[in-house]
Amino acid sequence: MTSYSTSEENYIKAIYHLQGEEGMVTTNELSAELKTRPASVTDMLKKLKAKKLLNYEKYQGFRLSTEGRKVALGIIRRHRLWEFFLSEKLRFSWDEVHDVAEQLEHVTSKKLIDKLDEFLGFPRFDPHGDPIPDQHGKIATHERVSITVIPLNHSMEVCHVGNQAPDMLDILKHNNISIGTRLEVRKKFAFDNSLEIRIGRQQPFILSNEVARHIWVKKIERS
Amino acid sequence: MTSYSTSEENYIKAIYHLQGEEGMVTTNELSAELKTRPASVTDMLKKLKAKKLLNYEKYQGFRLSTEGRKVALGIIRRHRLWEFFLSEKLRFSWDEVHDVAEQLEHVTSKKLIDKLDEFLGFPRFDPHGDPIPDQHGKIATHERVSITVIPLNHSMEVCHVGNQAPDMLDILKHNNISIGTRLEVRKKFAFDNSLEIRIGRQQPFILSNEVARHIWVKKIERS
DNA sequence: CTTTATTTTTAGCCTTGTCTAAAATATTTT
DNA sequence: AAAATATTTTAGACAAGGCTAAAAATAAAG
Ligand SMILES: [Mn+2]
Ligand SMILES: [Mn+2]
Ligand SMILES: [Mn+2]
Ligand SMILES: [Mn+2]
Repeated sequence: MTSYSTSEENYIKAIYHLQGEEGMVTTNELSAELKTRPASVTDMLKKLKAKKLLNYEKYQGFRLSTEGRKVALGIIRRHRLWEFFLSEKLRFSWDEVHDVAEQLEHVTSKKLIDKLDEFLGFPRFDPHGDPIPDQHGKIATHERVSITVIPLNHSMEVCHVGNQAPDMLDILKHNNISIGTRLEVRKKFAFDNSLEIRIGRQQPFILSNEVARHIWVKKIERS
Repeated sequence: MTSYSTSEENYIKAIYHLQGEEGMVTTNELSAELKTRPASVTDMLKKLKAKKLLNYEKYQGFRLSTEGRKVALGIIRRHRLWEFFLSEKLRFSWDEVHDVAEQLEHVTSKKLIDKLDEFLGFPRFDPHGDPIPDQHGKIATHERVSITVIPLNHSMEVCHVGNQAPDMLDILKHNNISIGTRLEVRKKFAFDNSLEIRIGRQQPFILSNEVARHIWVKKIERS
């Protein structure tokens, strides 16, 4: 397959993150994101357009083409798999993984990435809770997930409780959990799949898997 | 610390491998090794000299300085740790690891490499049997000899292959030879210095001197 | 509907790392 | 020792990816 320079990849990834569902990205926005002068951005836009990765008309803004989006998802897949590896296997803390992953994401070997994915057990979310695209660029769009499957030490917001039996609500009340509560999973005990949970700076506590699997959370929307 | 470009690192590593214990490396040798024209090599030699990594005088050949050697060992450490990771954790076969490691070796993060080393259990040899320098650049040496010089009918363990060209690997694969294989030399043919080799109870086979001299073995460690 | 301000593009320059062709130096042969 | 050959360096060019300053296009004010 065709491959792209580190610089091209960084532009593609940044454009992907800036363009939402619709609407155009502007030269200045991208310039700010990449900390590169607007004139340099314009140069690269022309190159990416020539390579058919970008829909771009002078002065009119731009968005990735279908092909460009595909390339972006490949880069994001690599980035997030490496972040997961660093966090889960090398015990990096979740705020240290990003910078190293910025470098590792540019190592291109399909085999490397697919074997890494397998080695890691096909994780669906990176240490920040962002979804990891699969081999085909599919991303888990689950708005909410059970706390039994979220990564460790990442604060998330309770948005759903899948069982409203009185005994269940009793436990939730006792532990100060309600919709909107922000909590993180500190440890998973493989023996009985129980979880150690912490809310803010409070004393951590244990939830059995029976309870935990009914508690669903979503990413905290940051501004 | 100071860091170097991918290109600089590739030059430094190549020079390290070309310069033995003593004697000068020539521009043409390095040019051949890197598949780069001699004129380009001369340019880089000047840059490395300016950065005090190289002892170099026009027309007189060159060797790495003490600092240059230190940098080289760091690159080799990264390369071989990644090769070990690919082989041991991702189940790459030992002839697939090199090309990917060529890319990974240029990712610079001391923490990444030291954590990786720890995760892998501080391995001392890569999948080709080459020693992995430790944090301080120390390399373990095991006593090894080429199979062209070992006594007949003494089983020994393959611990190093001195040539990783694809054609070489093809022959090794065909004959089921890899690092760790135990074999013995049954006969030496004086006419062309070819050897008759036997692995365990398998059918013996012949290796030309061309091939055999790149295969190194050590005593079998028993415990 | 002009004038002004902002955004974007063009034009020209710089650095890194590569190349080819030609000149300089070193080595080998006669 | 001179000539022929091989090696190495210099000179000049180019592509990628960045920059500044100026021009062109668009958007916002008056
Ligand atoms: Mn990240
Ligand atoms: Mn990046
Ligand atoms: Mn290697
Ligand atoms: Mn390399």
